[in-house]
Amino acid sequence: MPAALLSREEVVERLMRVVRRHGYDGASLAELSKATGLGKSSLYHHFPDGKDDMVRAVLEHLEAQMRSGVLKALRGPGPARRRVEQMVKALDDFYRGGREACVLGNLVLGTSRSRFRPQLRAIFDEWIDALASALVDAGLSKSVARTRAEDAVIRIEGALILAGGMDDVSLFGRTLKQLPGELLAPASR
Amino acid sequence: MPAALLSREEVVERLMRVVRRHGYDGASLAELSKATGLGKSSLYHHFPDGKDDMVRAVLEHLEAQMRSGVLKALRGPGPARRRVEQMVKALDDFYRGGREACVLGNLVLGTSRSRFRPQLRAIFDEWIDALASALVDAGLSKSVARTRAEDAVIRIEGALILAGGMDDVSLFGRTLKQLPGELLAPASR
DNA sequence: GTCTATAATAGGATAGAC
DNA sequence: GTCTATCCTATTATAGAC
Repeated sequence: MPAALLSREEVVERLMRVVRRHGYDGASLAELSKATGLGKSSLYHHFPDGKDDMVRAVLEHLEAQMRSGVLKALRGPGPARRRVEQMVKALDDFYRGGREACVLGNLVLGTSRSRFRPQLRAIFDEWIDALASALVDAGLSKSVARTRAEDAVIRIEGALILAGGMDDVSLFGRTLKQLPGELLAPASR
Repeated sequence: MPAALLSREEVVERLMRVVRRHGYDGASLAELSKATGLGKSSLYHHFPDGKDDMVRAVLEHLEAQMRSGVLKALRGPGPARRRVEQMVKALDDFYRGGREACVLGNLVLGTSRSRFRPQLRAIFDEWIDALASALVDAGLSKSVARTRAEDAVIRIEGALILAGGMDDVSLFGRTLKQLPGELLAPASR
């Protein structure tokens, strides 16, 4: 196989697919090699530190994808409700209706958490911040908005776990569907 | 090291600690051996099919623990609110306030889901059923109770993920604290 | 920038003594 | 029921040719 078959972006996208399905510990170089079409040595050429480098690239890629999907939706123009609904749509796409597992969840569990915690935290934080900002625009206080935004991420991550464990993607679909209403309900209690 | 240092239950408990920290793929025989104080051969004596057998035993152990903790609380006497609060207490103990990861979540992710899906599904189902029953006792319809019970498990799993990723156990504590009120709120919408 | 080949190590699993 | 020793394979990683 000759030079530069795939762009770096496409290579990283394929690495991500492996990581989200198998997790850090379950993703072997053999599979990463197969998924990218690159031999092990070629992978080490692009990612000298091996799997750790690859996963760091996956997380950068994920962050970029999030910015052009989920976060772009949240930061866009229009009423907050519409922006939240567009986030939901972006999430439904990214997780293929609950059929795909979460890259972040997979890296939080297993043995990999400590290796990537700064990036994991940054990505979660950026997501929560953007969502909270949209909720503030909808008239909620900063503290309520933050709490609800954290709660939304919690639900999404949890729904992916339960949908995977029960083999029932409707749990994810229902969770997404409920999100806008619950996030934007008038503050009370 | 001479005969029968630990009861089988204690051995399985220690295997569980490794699985919940490292996941299926990250739990090596070397660590399982170290954690139990048993040599690899001794582990194979007790668990002839290796790691798969060990994890099956872990799941049986988890189910038994759940029955004597979370589920016993839910099925106990007294008002539904009190039973839900006792479930919350049991969960806070089991997850050490959010410091410990979830065995189930770890087995849903990585490469292990397909191996243990029947047991995973059974455990989630038993938990959701017990919680839904308590909510029906509180006057909610069966369908609302079921949905809210699923939602509670989703939040708990998600809170453990986010607390792990953000290194902030307060996310778990807050989620637990909110649960009784949200589960038992009067049905509307 | 990719490959083949190879090393070095870790992982899963078994045999057989005690 | 546990151990030591061993085996085999998978896994990570590197060297060096093209």
